[in-house]
Amino acid sequence: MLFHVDPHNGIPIYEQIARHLKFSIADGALAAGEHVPSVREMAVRLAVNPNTVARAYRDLQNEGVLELERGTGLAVTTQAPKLCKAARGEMVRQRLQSVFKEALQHGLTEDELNALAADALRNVRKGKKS
Amino acid sequence: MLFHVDPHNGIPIYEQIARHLKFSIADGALAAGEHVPSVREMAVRLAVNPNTVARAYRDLQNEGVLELERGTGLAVTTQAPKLCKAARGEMVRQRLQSVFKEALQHGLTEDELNALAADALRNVRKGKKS
Amino acid sequence: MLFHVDPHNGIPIYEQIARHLKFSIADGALAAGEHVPSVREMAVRLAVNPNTVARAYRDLQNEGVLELERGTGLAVTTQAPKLCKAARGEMVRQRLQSVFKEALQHGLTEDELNALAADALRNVRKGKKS
Amino acid sequence: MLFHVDPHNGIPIYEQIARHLKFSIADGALAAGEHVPSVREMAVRLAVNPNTVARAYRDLQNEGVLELERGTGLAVTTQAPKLCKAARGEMVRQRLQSVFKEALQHGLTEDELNALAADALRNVRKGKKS
DNA sequence: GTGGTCTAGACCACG
DNA sequence: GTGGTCTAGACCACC
Repeated sequence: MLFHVDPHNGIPIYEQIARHLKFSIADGALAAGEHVPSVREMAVRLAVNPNTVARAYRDLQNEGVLELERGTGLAVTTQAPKLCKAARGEMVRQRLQSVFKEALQHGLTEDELNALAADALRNVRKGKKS
Repeated sequence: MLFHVDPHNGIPIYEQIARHLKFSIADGALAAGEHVPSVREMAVRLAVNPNTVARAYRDLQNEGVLELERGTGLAVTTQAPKLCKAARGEMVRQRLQSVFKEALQHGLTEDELNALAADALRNVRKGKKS
Repeated sequence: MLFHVDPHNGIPIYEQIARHLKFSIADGALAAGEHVPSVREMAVRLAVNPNTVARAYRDLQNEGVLELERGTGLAVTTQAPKLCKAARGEMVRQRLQSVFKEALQHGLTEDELNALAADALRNVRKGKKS
Repeated sequence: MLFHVDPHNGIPIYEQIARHLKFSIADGALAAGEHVPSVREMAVRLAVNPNTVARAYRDLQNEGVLELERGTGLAVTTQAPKLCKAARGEMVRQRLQSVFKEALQHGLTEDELNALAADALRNVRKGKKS
């Protein structure tokens, strides 16, 4: 459950939090019925404002991933694992499609694209800045 | 030179325009010395606010891709083709790295990532929504 | 005395409990002098936090519906039946007024409202979800 | 488009705003394609904090009722009228069902319920407090 | 000008 | 203790 938010990568912090939780649920690190850390605790962990965490949690409630148990906290819903597994692939595929679409529409060949992807992957493995 | 902006893909419209022009220059569709369409004409073509086009052109001037020819309009600089060819790969690689980074940091394997990429590529070829 | 609380209908659980007891006293199911179940027992029955039951009982004491008999538990007061009969209509009327007010203030006609009420009543008779 | 929020009626202000807009769209007072008042203007009109209005507008975006036109404001979507007409009846019916259910489950007869409803309606017409 | 994000902090409802 | 609501105000992105 440990991770960090990057305030400078363009994706809003609350969305980074929501995406991270969805990934965690998708791979079983967070099971149905479990509680997520309290708003206040998560805010301390990530060194962000509690309202920012609350926004992420609220969005996840709207998506049916989390459920309020009044007075005790927020729990992962029973349907969440299914939802998140579906969402995980979708989130990544969607971003990839957007990049591929731009590249191909602007005349790059698939070979060039593959080469770039290989480069990018190598850079990520080496820990380069995104 | 025909293309459309997608107001819903997260990338600011002015940046989509600038990126498109750089791609066009990189593959020679727009040669050094040629003029780009006027702000007004481009705005009409893309059904976009003229200020948005102006913003894209201004950014391109700052990058040395376009230069003002007083009275006649904006022209592609002589150095632009070289700049844009270099930028083209970089623009795509950067977006790819960002996606890969998120995916790998959240526990997807490279195999899963490859599968998703293949999916995404297939979807783009078939013309699916990005 | 059997009933269930609905954690998702907007009314706080402690208030659902208090309302239920008042209804029970109003129609004689619970007579003056009788004891209500202990906080613990009621909490088990309803699968609810004991503090929540305690809160309901406390509110009812403040309203003069229950009184503490030291050592033996909480009993229905002699005045409770009268109080609760009066309150019963009031509780329902108040909620109805709130709904009607919103509807009429937002342009629904009384005819439309009547139709919706008839619909709602039919649904309740058929046991639909509230 | 004029209305007032009541900070003391239990319904959150942002929800009162959202509900009001849905009612307005449902009865055609606000047509598809029209812009809603800006966050700041609405905040002044209702004498509430801009963030509160923004929250209502954001919820309506999530429901597909409003749509962001970047830089120019928020517009009513084309599907909104249909959505809101459906929602209008649903919002009222749902509240009514909840009241009826409670009343009937606790032993009130339909005749008593009808009498209470008539009373409530009379009170609302006379402008009594809800 | 528009909305969006984030921070900060008060207050309340609930258990 | 939990989350929710609301206010206040700074800063940014976009048009």
